[in-house]
Amino acid sequence: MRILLVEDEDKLRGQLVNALQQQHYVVDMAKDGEEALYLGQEYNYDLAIVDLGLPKINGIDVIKQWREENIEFPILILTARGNWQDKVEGLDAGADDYLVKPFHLEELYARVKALLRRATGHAKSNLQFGKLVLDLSAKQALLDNQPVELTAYEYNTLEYLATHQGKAISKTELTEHLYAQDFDRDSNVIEVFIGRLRKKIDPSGELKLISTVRGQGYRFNWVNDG
Amino acid sequence: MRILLVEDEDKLRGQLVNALQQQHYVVDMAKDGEEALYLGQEYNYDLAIVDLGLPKINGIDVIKQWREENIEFPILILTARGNWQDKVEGLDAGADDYLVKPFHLEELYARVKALLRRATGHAKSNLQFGKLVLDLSAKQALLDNQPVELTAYEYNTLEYLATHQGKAISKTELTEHLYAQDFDRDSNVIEVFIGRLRKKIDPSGELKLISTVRGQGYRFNWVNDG
DNA sequence: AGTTTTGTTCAGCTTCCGTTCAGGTTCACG
DNA sequence: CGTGAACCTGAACGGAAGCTGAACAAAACT
Repeated sequence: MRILLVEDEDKLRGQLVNALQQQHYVVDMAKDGEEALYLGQEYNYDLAIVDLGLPKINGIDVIKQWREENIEFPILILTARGNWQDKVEGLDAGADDYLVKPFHLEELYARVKALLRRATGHAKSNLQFGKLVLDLSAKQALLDNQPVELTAYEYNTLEYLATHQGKAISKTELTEHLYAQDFDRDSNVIEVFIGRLRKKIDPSGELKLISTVRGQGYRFNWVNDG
Repeated sequence: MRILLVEDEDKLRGQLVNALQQQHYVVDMAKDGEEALYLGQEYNYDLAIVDLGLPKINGIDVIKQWREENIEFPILILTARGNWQDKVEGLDAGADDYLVKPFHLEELYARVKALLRRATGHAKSNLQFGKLVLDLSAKQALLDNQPVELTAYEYNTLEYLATHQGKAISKTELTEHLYAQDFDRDSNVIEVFIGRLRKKIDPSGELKLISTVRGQGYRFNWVNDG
């Protein structure tokens, strides 16, 4: 899951980036409205968190602009305690939810999760694939009800594939969602992760949950029983 | 455990804060309804103690407002002796218990404990994890029926983890529940507490009650036998 | 005052995981 | 078949996250 964070205060921005990364989100950041506008146009984020008081271009205007261009990701706005009326304007402009500063990190996590869930259309936070269960809220995989020890990147890779089941996902798309900004890497990280994942979530090799589509990427296979 | 105390009389408020802190609770305070409303909306308290006679916004209205917004923490209301009918209104508005002023501190402690216990879903005040028993009301841990000498912070850390067993708790979440105000983010206090805790509650290292989840925090492990 | 207990910081150590690399395997073409 | 590209995999490295003993600071107690 990739998040764009737009916040001009250096200290707060740093804290939020840390916090979000700790929750295993991939975070890009922008310091002013101009940068935010551009990044939002160029990259396909899963969520944007926007502080309304911004230099150069106002947060409200950034949001309006995005929405005019049919950029769809959910937007969570941050407002200072005093000017709460901003939030109304923000919601009108096309934001999806708001948070008044200062806030507890848990509160932020909750809203972020809710928005992402709503957007990806998974009402419940558990995905079941036979023996394998993905607990999206605990960020944990279970095999035969036993927790599988996945590292952060392994889990994220699995989650992305599983939430796009049936579709072939290119290695480029995977890297873009796993890493922030610059990834001009010719490396085989993804192949390694997939290899380790396969071993861990299907040791006997019977399920074949992740299949290789040569030249195109990987696909998570599961037949949805209606 | 973090408590919001709403009381407009300076003297009483000071006394109560002291008393509660002495019981190792983390206490935030509000002097009027407006502040109370805001704090309750923004922070995730474990309990609120609300005096009904408040400036700016009446205590009853604060409670109603919170409950409308699905803010769930238990609420204990304080009423003056004369107007006991307030208490009915308060309970209707969504409070969980009441106390008539003046009261003995012991009585307050008892209600607070009871409400916190009820809220965390532990019918009885003892949690048993094999050899280790947590006595929530005595705020004490027992190992093989022998009391374990835990300091206040050690105990609180343990209690928070144990009452959220199975879930990974980040260091940030822990600090937020252990400390009232802003905290220094780059410090390893939590790691130290965890280290000391592990030594004390599981000297032989066989139980592995507290496991670390790299990048996510710590998790208290216990298999609930139905 | 002094003493003890508790909380916090620091530095060095250990463990783990993301990354790389090298060599092997499979597959799609001819 | 043969060849090259795409993919797999085991091993190793290095840096970051976490652990820990000890020193220091602050509080609580006498």
